[in-house]
Amino acid sequence: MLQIAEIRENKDAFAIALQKRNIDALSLLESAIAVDENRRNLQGQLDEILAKSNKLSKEIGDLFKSGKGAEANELKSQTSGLKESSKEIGEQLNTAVEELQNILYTIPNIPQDSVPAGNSDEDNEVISQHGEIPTLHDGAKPHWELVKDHDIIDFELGNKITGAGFPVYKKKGARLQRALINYFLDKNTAAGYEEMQVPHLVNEASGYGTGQLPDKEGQMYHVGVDDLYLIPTGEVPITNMYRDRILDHKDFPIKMTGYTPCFRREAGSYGSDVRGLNRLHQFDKVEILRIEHPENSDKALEHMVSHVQEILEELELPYRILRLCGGDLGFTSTLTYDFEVYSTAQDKWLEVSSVSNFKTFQANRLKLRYRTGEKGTELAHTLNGSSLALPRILASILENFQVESGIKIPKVLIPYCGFDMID
RNA sequence: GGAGAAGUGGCAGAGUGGUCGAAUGCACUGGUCUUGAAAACCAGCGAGGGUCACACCUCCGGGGGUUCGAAUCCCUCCUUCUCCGCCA
Repeated sequence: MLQIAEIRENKDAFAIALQKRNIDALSLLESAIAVDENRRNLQGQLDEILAKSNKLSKEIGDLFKSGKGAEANELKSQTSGLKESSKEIGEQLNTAVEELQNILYTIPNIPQDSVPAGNSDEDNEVISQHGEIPTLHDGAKPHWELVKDHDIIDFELGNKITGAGFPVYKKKGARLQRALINYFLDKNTAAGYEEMQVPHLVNEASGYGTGQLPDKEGQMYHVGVDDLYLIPTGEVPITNMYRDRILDHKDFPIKMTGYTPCFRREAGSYGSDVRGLNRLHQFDKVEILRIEHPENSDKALEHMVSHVQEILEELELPYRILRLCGGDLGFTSTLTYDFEVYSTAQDKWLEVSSVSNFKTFQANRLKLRYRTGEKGTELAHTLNGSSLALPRILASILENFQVESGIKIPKVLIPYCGFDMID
């Protein structure tokens, strides 16, 4: 959520920057400012009334104490009018506050200067490409056939137990998945991220804190009886650990990592995009997350990018890095780098990681601040990224490492797997 | 799930209707002293709104109510603790 004070000062610049998202936000920004002006006006009126009635109350108390009951009762009669108008204006104020909140909820974060304009993923900017795309033998298969041949992932069984999008990982498939999780966590820990195990269900306040609510509630599974949401990403519980916190500037940087399953309803897509492991309702992900001093967040984002890069290098997967264009940029992000791994058998790039700097957008909702050197507090910056998402990594390992006799295991994973071949 | 108790500033902990945004201690920040540190002493030290700056307003788990006036009384929800039950 943007801060109204910032909007007031940067209205035009914000509107221009938001054009990169293909939205004309000027009128929204202006109405936010107008509502806020009304809000401040009402607040001023209310404060004045409350000040008066506070003063009267004090006088009444003093009069009672000195035994002047009659005079006190006389003053009492004066308070009833104040009470009424404070109630009335208080209600108007609440309405204005709510109205402002609702407007602010609809305004996405301001893209950074480096974010290219664009409408869709086709306008994302390819920054670099790495690794070699392997030449596969004749008869190479997409992963959904490979997993069947080797009986390592069973989609039908998942259908039976739960429904589409909830696969069962079997035998070496399960082991490979666990190996990847452990490998990712070890890499992240070695890079200074502290490992956390967090709840997989969150309450409403947490959903608001990281921005899934109020807009995207349809994308989360909701447990009605207890009013809890299954997490769509580990970002939600991990970031919300710091909701309502005031940090010391010495606390920076805060670096955390965690493995969680992720649950997404993701209705409305079809075709090869959702084939096999490409899109699931439940999948596993290891997340990295940082809370930074505003001065450091740009640098921190670059560090995260090179960290993810290092992992993909070690996995020997061909990948490329994209800078998302305004049209593809997530609602809460100012700048996002996507990592895509090439799936040779599907002949397409698969997104496996997304690394973002949210600046103060989440912190504002979270009330995550730090004490500045002088008096006062400022909002911290939050960042996060996948390091990494499992299913598509798994898919691309299966596809890119397939040979006629089976599927090889990337060297770095062999100690974690305990085998070097799926055959 | 049943019975009881409690939720106050970073922490501990006073405060049961007015002068309380809140004693005191610890922690923290600045200063004096010291070769330096510790100790001691002095001062400062919650957050939000508002203002050029003050003033002023709000916040004592959340929400609502009683009252001229609520941290203090009432209702409700949440959380924690103790005991009992159930249980991986």
